[in-house]
Amino acid sequence: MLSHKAKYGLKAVFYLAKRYEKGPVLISDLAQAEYIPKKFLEHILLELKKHGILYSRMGKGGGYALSKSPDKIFLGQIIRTLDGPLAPVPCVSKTAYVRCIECKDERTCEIRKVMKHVRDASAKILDTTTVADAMHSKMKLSSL
Amino acid sequence: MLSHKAKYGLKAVFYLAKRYEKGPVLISDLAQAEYIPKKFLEHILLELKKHGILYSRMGKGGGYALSKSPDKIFLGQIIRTLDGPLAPVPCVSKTAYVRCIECKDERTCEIRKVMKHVRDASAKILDTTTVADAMHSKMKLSSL
DNA sequence: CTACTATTCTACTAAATTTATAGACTTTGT
DNA sequence: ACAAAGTCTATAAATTTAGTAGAATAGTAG
Repeated sequence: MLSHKAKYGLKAVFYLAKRYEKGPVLISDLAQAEYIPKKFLEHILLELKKHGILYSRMGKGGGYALSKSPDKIFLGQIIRTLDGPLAPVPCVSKTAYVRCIECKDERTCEIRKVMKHVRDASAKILDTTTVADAMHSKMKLSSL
Repeated sequence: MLSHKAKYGLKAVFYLAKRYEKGPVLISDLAQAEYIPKKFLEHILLELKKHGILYSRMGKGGGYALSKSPDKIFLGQIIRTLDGPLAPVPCVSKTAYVRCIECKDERTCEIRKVMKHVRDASAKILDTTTVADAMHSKMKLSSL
């Protein structure tokens, strides 16, 4: 399951995508519009900024905006930033591989084999669908 | 990510599958063999039993065993029993649908649309792959 | 250079969930 | 009756998730 954090983050990005190139949006406005606790949203936006998805400006006239156009931002990137790897088990993650401690032998682990397929299936969708795609309900054929 | 509980549960089921029709296995033996905390494993096995996946007997000569043959047990069933729905968001779960509270309009929610695909892709694998399939690395063509 | 606005950062706190343990109880076989 | 094994209830410990507070920093306009 996605955490609230990731859901909030996705909502925020979609909100900003709708206002792309219309100037920065205030955290307070975003929080109010999407029913997200403001202080919690601060953390989320900051993380997304640090990962290069958002851009921000301080001071008057400041706020948050997308750092690139919605058709350049993949959903997988947003989710990984906020919730960590897509993989169901760490030993099949491509972006954050970690060996499973309990695992005697990775090569013969039944769980690993199946979960690799699950990871690939999810990644195939989330790493080919952009924010723009999702807004217009366009899924890449390859992911269906 | 799968919880430890689900991982332990899967390991236990595979262990029992290897000993299918060779008489019941003691919790202690299973715990030791798979490096699972015994008391925690008790709960897990009990849940799997209550969901009809395992069978058990008390008293001398007792223990746990699969309640049906490994080619009749789907991985999705095990994971759902121990970790809940496969769906990344509750509003796209087929087995445990719950409306998202923060969601203004389900029909236009961008997150929902994409996550539905993700859920379907995972379910396609986990609900067509049996314990026997996983043991022999046989994936259904439909899930690839 | 001052006032104001808005993000950034650090440090918590609270709640929920997950993981794990303890011990009494029940069932079964001999 | 006794020992062996799962069952049940309760709770504790650890971790993660969610949320809050407030000072620090940066930018803008005057």
